[in-house]
Amino acid sequence: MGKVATYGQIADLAGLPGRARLVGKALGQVPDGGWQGKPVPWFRVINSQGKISLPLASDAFNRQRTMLQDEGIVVIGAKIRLQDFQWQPDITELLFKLSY
DNA sequence: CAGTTGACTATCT
DNA sequence: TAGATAGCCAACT
Repeated sequence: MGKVATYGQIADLAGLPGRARLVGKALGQVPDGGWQGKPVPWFRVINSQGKISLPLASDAFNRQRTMLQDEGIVVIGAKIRLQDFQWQPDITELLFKLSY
């Protein structure tokens, strides 16, 4: 089952507290192919209300909703139940990352 | 230099 | 649940 994260959550983990808007701007800049050869799963990021932060009618919106559903995430309209699908790293997972 | 503008959020009504 | 409001901050006008 896929999981999603909010802009604020990503900003915090990236050491940029309070800069959720920057995360959104950054993701918006990423070309289709990814960044420097690496794919970027920008579609797994949504806003704190659990909704896709794109115009309902846009191609980008439909693209994101499709990608999320492909990963098993239930999207109703633009909304996702964060209670069920928000990524919540546990203490063990975070501690292991310190060894890099 | 002053305003505007966002793939944002938290807090009130 | 939905709208208004006020912070946020880098990039543009």
